[in-house]
Amino acid sequence: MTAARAVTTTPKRRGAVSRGDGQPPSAPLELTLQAEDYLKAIYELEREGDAAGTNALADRLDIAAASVSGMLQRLARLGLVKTERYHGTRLTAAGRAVALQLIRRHRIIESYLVARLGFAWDDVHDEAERLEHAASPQLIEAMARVLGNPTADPHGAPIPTASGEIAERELASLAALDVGASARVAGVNGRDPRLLRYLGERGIRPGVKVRIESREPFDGPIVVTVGREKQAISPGAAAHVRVEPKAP
Amino acid sequence: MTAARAVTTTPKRRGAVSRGDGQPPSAPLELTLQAEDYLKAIYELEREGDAAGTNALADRLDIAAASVSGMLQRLARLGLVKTERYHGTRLTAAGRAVALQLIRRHRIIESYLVARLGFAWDDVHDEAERLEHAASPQLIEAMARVLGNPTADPHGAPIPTASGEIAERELASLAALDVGASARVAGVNGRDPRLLRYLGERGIRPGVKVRIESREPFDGPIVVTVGREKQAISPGAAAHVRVEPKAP
DNA sequence: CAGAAAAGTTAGTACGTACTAAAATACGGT
DNA sequence: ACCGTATTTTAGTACGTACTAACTTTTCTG
Ligand SMILES: [Mn+2]
Ligand SMILES: [Mn+2]
Ligand SMILES: [Mn+2]
Ligand SMILES: [Mn+2]
Repeated sequence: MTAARAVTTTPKRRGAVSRGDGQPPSAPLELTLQAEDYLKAIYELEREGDAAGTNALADRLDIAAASVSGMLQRLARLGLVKTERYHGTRLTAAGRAVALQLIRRHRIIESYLVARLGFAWDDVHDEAERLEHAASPQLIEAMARVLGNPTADPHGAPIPTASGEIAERELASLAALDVGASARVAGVNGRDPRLLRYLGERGIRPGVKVRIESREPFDGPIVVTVGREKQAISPGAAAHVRVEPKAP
Repeated sequence: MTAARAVTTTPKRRGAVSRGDGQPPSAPLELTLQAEDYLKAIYELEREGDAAGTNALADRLDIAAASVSGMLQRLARLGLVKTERYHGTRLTAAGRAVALQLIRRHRIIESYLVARLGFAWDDVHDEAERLEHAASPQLIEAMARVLGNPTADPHGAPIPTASGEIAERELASLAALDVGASARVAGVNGRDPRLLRYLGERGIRPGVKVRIESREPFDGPIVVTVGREKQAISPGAAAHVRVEPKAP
């Protein structure tokens, strides 16, 4: 017999970092950094489509598809995910709760770094990507309190509440607006710092008012008025800018 | 052949969390959270004695001695540690540098949590123990800047500089002071939150002036004047209080 | 609808980290 | 010098995570 160990008692979940939650009540549910990131990625892919595909996940996480398959089975075993063999993966309610808490941590951290520690908005994502796994609920709530419980991160993405509610809005893309239309920038999609910096330098940030002046054919530039300046940006870049259409 | 992989090219250091340092220059040296904690523990044990013993390490890290043996071999292979078989382990210069940077991160984080996020001094250690592995140099320096580059953490321990210098002072213990002697509290050793809270509630904190009023025999209580109140504390607790003896 | 391409899974391996059990070494005291 | 205890190391195992290669299933496409 291999010692009465891996029977019922959870053996301390190797590799998982205890964040001081995981109270006795019901399930401790200590997840590794990797598992958490998978769940977040599945959440995002589910939002921008249907069930999350293995390859799409592999792509986003920069991990081989075979490895993703394996992890998905582990997550399924933990009841965090439901995979329809060969047809994609969805979060269970439990998995979604974990993902939303992680997203809350991520976005509050990003907000705090920008508001209190002088970080640029294009420079916070990677830092948050690591800290989100280490920060205790106590720390997160302290940051949120200091910031006055913000509801959106520096990129305009909504911050889930501590109880896991999120105000996801369906927004148009700047690239899809008609010529002549006005809109308010709600946020910028995309985690690429270069894109964020580029847009930021041109004044395209959450809250700013924009107006489409013209659009060139053959995927040509879109000319937008931002503040009192005109900017010509590519449809590719514009596609990442989410806007809230506005009356005249 | 098993594919030309684990030959010379470091294969991305599995399990290590990239903190955005690890520049191309010379060695990337991406360490896991565990390796970092071992190095820190070795540093501390070396300070309070000679070479760090395997059992002492196992004890401090709450890990089986056999596992420690294994990790020490890995750290030795990485050139961070030098083990004299059966006779303890010391840090190499490289290992000490890693340890000091980690300690810097830890102590700046603790300082920041207390100064800016309303944490109690007995409540920051565990948080820092995790964040120290995730925080980038950029974040650490931003925190330090905001605090005005503190030189000691909330427990009075010195903070190494960014270049790895530390001002370790040999201090007396409160338990060792003579009756009638006055001293300034320099810091409190010990990571046990209960001890910290206990001492804090009695006004025993870094910077405070104390005077030994009496000491009972048979390991009896030590009576100390703190501010205008007298406190009777056990020699065990007093042993953790480091003091700087003072003229009259 | 057949065949090819795309998407996904399995098999086999590696590595970091941890554990227990057992063996080796060191050391203090007689 | 010898013995028993304490310390340390080795051996063998487990598990999470990742990889490549090979296979299977699904989905397009002509
Ligand atoms: Mn982000
Ligand atoms: Mn992450
Ligand atoms: Mn500490
Ligand atoms: Mn640590």
